[in-house]
Amino acid sequence: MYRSHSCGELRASHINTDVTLSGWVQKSRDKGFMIWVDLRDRYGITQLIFDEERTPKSIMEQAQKLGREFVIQVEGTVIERESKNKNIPTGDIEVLVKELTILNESKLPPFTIEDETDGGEELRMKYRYIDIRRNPVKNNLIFRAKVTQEVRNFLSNQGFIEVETPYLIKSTPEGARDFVVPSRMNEGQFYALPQSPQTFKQLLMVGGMDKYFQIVKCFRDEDLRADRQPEFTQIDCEIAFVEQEDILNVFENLTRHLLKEVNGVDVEKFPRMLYDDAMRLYGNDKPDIRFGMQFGELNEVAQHKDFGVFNNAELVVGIAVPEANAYTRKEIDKLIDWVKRPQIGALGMVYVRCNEDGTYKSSVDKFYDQEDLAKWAEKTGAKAGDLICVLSGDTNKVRTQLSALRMEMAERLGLRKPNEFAPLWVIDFPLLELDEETGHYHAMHHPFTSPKPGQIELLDTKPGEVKANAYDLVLNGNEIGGGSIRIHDKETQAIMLKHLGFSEEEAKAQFGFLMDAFEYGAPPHGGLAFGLDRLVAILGGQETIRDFIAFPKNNAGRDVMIDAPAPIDDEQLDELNLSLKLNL
RNA sequence: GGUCUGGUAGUUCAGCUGGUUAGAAUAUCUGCCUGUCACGCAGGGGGUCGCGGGUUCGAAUCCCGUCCAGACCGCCA
Repeated sequence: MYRSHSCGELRASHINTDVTLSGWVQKSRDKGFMIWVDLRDRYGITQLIFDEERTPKSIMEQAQKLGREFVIQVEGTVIERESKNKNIPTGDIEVLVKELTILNESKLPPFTIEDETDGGEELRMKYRYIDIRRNPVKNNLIFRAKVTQEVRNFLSNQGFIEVETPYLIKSTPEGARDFVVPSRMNEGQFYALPQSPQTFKQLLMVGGMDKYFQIVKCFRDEDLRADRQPEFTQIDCEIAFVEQEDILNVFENLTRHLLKEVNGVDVEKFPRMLYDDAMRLYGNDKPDIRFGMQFGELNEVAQHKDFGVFNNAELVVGIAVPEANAYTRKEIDKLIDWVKRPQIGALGMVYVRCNEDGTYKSSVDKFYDQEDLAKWAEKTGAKAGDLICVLSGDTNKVRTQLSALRMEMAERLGLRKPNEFAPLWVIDFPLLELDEETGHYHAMHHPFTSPKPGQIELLDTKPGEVKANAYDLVLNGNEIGGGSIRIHDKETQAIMLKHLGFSEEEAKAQFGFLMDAFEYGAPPHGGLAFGLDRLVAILGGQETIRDFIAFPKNNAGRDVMIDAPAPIDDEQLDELNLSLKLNL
């Protein structure tokens, strides 16, 4: 038996009992006459004591040689500490060691195993197995397990069946780049790893599994971000015989369940916002509504006044930044530089100081009088002490820019509180989105999303205006889930694919299996998928999903621990009938 | 594909308007220490200043290239 107790559970009530503990040496404090060793495992830290009066000399000598992260086993007696440590749960006791076994030695770890480690990101990733011993990482993984457990509890109780779908599937031209896997038995052919189990879950609906879910890995070969990994986990769900309202209710309840069970937070009914309103009021389809700063459109009150920049703009729009009138001229200039950075791309920024005495001072006083500026304040909801920031230009661009400014200011003002949760449904997304480079429309959600009833005829005339039965669940400015009511008849699916630029042959080759299935009694259905990594991170009050993934990839999609990806042998290439065409 | 930031001791960083022997903290090692728990005290070891080239009497410092890491834009149905 390696252990009778964990390192986190011994209390004063255990005094005088004999115990066996195993764990890692966190730290050893050698006073000569006495050695204390902090023994650590997943559950906590227990102090071991060796002293020259009570401990045999041979064990004392062995204890002196213990290094950090040695794995040891001890047998001893729980005794009361002479000086207690109120900072840890086991601080009333210590274990007087009678037997010491070194189970495994350890090289000196490259960074400290502390909550605030001295290790940098790259080093921690390279030695992730050591990093996982640290509380912050360990607790994040435990937290993630708690979330997935609660997801399974909730959905199972609601009658959902967890079904696994294949990872080796077929590449499709829509959407993100696929990761591909060569097939040895089918020369020159490739599987693709799923970007999502979308078509399979729809086929499960045709198969009568009317409530399905799966916690499933998905793969997208696109560039990474702090909140984006090439392989990530979705809570993928689908239900048959539902309308949008049913879906929103089920998954609102799931989200509420998680907030309650995991965070202990009660949330009212989630507000719903039209996509068009989200864009108009927040410049963003995933607005953070924990704070205000709604957009005020100023075309009416700011145009036709001799200020050419605004007169020529498609949209003039501003936000009132609370209490930012305190900014100095220099700080405002820095803010203007900030919006002019290439990442934001604004050409400039007009500002209005809202003074405490009710007067206004703007960077465009030459063109606007106090009465004009008062109208700006009204449109943006500015109060005395606020700073109105105004951008202008092409509607889509300027909304994106002002949205970035809004988020930045909220961040600076501390308005994005991690322990505050503001979920939101964004509904009625457009069905199609114009690709400005190619001039073609592509599916905003995916090609299986159904248009709003009665709008299918619009596809021919005004494709950009067709609304979809599609919805996103937004939490604190992050898209944590999205879904739609699907197309479930062959004709509509064919029309949709035609509008996405598929020829009849291409549509049959790519999605024939799905449209065939629709001819054999496909029920109306719809669903939603949560991004689990992101959901867990946000529930955990953080934005970097890497900290909630046991073995994440770096910025360049590399696993620096196992050093993947890596070249393969010529033999392997031969077996696959592949040859590399590299410009080395 | 692009923009920005960084790379100096095991680690985290300072030094960077060129100029003695490249520092601090921490980790580590040795000794001391009769209740430590961020133990304390004294001492020691530890450096290809990412790599390559250039400018210069002289480069961690300036210039060019390159590699690596991080953040962001594009991209991510």
